Amino acid sequence: MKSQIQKLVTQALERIAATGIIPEDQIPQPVIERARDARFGDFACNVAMVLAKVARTRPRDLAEKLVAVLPKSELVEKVEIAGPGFINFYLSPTAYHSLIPHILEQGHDFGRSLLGGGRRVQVEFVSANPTGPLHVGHGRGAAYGAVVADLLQAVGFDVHREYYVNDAGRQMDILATSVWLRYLGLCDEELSFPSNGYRGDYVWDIAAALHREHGDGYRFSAQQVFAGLPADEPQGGDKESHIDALIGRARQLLGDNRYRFVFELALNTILDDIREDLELFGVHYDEWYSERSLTESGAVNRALERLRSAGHLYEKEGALWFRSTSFGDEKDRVIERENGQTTYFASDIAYHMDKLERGFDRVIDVWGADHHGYIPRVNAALEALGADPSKLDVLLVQFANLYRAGEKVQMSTRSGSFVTLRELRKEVGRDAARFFYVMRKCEQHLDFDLDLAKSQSSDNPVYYVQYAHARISSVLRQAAEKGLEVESDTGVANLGRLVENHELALLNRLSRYQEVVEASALNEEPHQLTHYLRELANDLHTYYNACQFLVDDRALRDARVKLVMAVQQVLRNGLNLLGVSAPERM
RNA sequence: GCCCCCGUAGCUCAGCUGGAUAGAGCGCACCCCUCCUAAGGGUGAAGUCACACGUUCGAAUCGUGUCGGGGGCGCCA
Repeated sequence: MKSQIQKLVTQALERIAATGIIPEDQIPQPVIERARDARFGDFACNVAMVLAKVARTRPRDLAEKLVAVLPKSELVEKVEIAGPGFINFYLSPTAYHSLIPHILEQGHDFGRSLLGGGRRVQVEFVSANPTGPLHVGHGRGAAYGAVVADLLQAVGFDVHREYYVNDAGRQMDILATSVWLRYLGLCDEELSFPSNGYRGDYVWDIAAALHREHGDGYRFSAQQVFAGLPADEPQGGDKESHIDALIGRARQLLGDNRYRFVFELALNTILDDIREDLELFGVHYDEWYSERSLTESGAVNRALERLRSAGHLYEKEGALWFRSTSFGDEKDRVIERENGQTTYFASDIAYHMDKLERGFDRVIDVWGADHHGYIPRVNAALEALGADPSKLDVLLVQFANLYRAGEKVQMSTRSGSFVTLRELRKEVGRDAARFFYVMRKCEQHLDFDLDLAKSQSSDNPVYYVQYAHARISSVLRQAAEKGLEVESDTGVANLGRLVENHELALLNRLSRYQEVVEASALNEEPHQLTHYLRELANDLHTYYNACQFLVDDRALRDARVKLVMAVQQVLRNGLNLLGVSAPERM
């Protein structure tokens, strides 16, 4: 609709330009906006105000000239000039009525478009270390990333969803060692657990699996394990060197094969758990990309070589540094540690290089807000490698706080007593969790009210929207029970009967759906869609209360049924994009 | 010290990338079931858009500064 209005205005502008009032080479793309208020019609155009200066006339005078040459259209009922020089368009009821058959024909595809032109976009999200189960913070990134990906796909981008698996590096070694120490505990060895180790229950579970499978085959005495190690922090030592030494000891005592086994067991157990968790959350990936594969394929070395030959690396204090300050970072970064191990950053350089080499037109990373300091160095690396950093878009997701009975739920990773995504899903259900997570824009702190998410009342936006959908199903069931035929075309033929304010409000709302999906997608703002659905549900409930749908007047009844069927289709499409179910009954 | 995010109704937040009298939900105060789900609907009160300058026809929106809140700044990932 918007584009059709835009066409009319452009034609008018061309006609005006032909008379020399405005220069022909300065015809702008007129901006058509939704009227903020129904009294200003349906659409408004401010082009007269924008061009007043160039045309050297007052905005209102220019507006009048434009309106005088505006082509006639069936869509437009009347045009008015208002305020400082707005041109307001009032659409004819027909323009709206024709929307209903359009929605019903398009069905699931209504709202989708080809805006993206098939350009390839990668969305990488969650990518939590496989060192423990996903918690509620990851949940927000999961819901947000999944919806952004689905929205982009809906508007015509070719979307690739990816999870970057940090299956290499020191944190994984700490996990493997933690599992092994718990295993020793199960073997009745008395030992003090390192302060830097992973202490969640899941570590015990993996240890138990190891014990079931191998009995005492991996057992060493606590004495052997701890002999000669630097002290842990509580004993006045350094926790980092303590844990590093413990890792070394585990490798040495177990030998390569057995160490590898523990490592893989821990990794695979947790990764399987994460996969299942996300699957049950309705979050699907096209690819799980292994960090380790970057090292194994030589991609990390290749990236480092490229940086080295371009002269961006130097050695200092035994470590290898990347001169990221040359590209706007605030300090240089270590790429290879003194002990010869490459850092996470080194892998990340190779990874992002690889992303761009895979030919994506655009790469989106969804990160937790705590990683924001990381952006300049990744951009620096891309630039140093001669890649285009503008292709990379990092979306930072702020943390979510849970509230129960008005109290903030305390979460602590260190004690291992955090709330997992799985627990959240069990408590409030997948639908509510998915919806609540994306109700706020990502850079906004999210207060997640558990009680509200669980409540079955109109206060709960998810239920409110789902209920609108179910309510329409209920009406259709009623119609069937009464033996009323609603699938025929009489409804479409009689759409002119829809003249009530509530009906016009609904039609107007429906006409905005596509614009909302596009804006949500292009701005990466799923919350726009949640707000829209709530408003649409509200319009429906209001209408339901004010008007009986299944009236005796056949023509009117059929028209109303068609209208609510269209509403139901849009509710379903919107919920589907959010990963929320659209129930037939509640 | 430097960097990022936020500041709009009592509370939680929108405000469509600069438009017309700043909007929702909750909460509060009233009201509404002979009716397809009251798991609902309606009416009302409620605002110095943190503050100050600037940009222009026009600023909650853009810029600069100040104040306030949150988060981040490792040879961790």
